[in-house]
Amino acid sequence: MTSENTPEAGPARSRAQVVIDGIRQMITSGELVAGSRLPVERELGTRLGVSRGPLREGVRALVILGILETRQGDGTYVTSLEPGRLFEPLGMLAELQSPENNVHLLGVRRVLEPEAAAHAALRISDDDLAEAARILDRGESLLTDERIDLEATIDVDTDFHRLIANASGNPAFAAIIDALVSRTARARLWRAIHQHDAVHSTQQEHRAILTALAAHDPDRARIRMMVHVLGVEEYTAAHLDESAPEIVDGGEPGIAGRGVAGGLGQAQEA
Amino acid sequence: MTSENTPEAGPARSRAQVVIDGIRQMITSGELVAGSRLPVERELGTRLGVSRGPLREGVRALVILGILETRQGDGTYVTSLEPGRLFEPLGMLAELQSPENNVHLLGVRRVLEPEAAAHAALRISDDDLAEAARILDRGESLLTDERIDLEATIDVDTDFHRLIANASGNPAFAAIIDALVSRTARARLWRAIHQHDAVHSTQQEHRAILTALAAHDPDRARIRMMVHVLGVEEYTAAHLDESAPEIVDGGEPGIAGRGVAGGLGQAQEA
DNA sequence: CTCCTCCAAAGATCTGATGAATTCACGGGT
DNA sequence: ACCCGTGAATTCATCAGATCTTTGGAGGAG
Repeated sequence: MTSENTPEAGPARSRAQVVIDGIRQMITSGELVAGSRLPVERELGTRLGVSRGPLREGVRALVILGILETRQGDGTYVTSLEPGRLFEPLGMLAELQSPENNVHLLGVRRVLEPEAAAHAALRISDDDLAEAARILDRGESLLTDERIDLEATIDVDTDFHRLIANASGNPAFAAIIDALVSRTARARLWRAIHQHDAVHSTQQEHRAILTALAAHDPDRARIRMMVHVLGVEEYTAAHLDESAPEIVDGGEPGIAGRGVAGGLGQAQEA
Repeated sequence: MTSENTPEAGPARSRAQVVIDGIRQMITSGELVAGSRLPVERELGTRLGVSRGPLREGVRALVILGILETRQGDGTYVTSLEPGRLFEPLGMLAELQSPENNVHLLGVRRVLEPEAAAHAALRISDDDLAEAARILDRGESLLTDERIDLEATIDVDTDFHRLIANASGNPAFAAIIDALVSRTARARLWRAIHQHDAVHSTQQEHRAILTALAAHDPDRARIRMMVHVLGVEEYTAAHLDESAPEIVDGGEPGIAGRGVAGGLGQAQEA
């Protein structure tokens, strides 16, 4: 059904869309592989039957999507097509989501991040563990200040989560989590503003996650991460209620968690 | 007013990128909301300091991303910005993934789909249950034929998974799963080709999932879906080894450093 | 009041020209 | 023989003007 092949479909598709479909087909057909160089603008436009204007529009769109890469004075090339590259625009898309959908994005995080942590526990390197420890040390040094640097705190949190996502060994995991983490950066910022203690408890949750990772214990890492993300999710949902009275849905909290008992200690939120 | 305020950054950002950032900022700042109409091309170009060429390139890119929508003779508008709309290009991105990354995408499915099934079990409507049953009936009618219609079988599978994803009530879940399902359509096609029995077993797994959904039992739905996706994953991984022995890529298999702003030495794996 | 026709507005496309950045070869110097 | 600076050629980036197509609404005919 997704295969829309109407040879004589005329004005329905814009010329730029023709360009996008054409280049995409060149890639899927194997004519263009990762790193291949595309024909010059003039020639490519002639081949696809479009002028340089729409051609450039289509190429530009593919550049934004991370599929193509143009280098002035050199040419246009196909990117590595790696997940980390292709899912990059997903961050911008998540950024534009309306606040009501934030709970939905957090729902995805709540599922993906614990699994990423479990994977990371099995395969994380000593270097990454040391790096994670450094990140958390940086975060704790911020707590000593009387006036907490929110920007730096968010950076610490983002770096920590990204490190774990990358250590999971699944680029798709890492890319999606990466996009969602940057989206919720603002939510966590509010959390820090409204509730200073949250900074400390978050730091403790991070420490617990790191401990589980260092022990290479996937179950513990999963649970720790689960509790951590759940805390963020609940906080966001709660504060969304008071800032936006017209809540659409409010996710059902009735889902039990993956066969593991949730009653682990350290859940000190609210 | 002038968004061009990086005197020393210079040509790092193309004019089209300026347009994209400018429009995105208009949306995040609240100047443009869902359904808003953008200024006309000339005016918008003047405001952003770019000509109509790059302006159209940037607008086109945002159209592809599902953020804007242009109607000839009318104007350019901001879309609804719903997750289902914004994550639409994700399908095309997943489609371009190299086969080696297929296992990674399936890893995401293995995590997301069981959770989506659990959610769906709690909130699926009777109409959707009936629709799901109709889909599976359609699939079983295909099995009676001596010559199995692979195309129709794939459609059945796709429709079934999409229905469950949508019934989960989480648009983000549905959008991501939707993209991944369409990607793996080909893998399932091969499965059907190489192993005819897989069609029957898949159908049986689908039935088991539907039964759990009808019982509104999230745990059973989760487990049934988990087994189902795991089967696809294992099959794909096994056949990937024998169909593509040589890895295309020449670069490091590790995750390359992503463009994180803070230059705090990320994990460098050699 | 309804329907049809016509026109202005706005995006879509084409064409030509100019600027900017990169690459590569050439030639001179060491 | 090797290294390095310089310039032309190539290619993308941008700008500007003109024309076509589609849309939506105004205004008149029935």
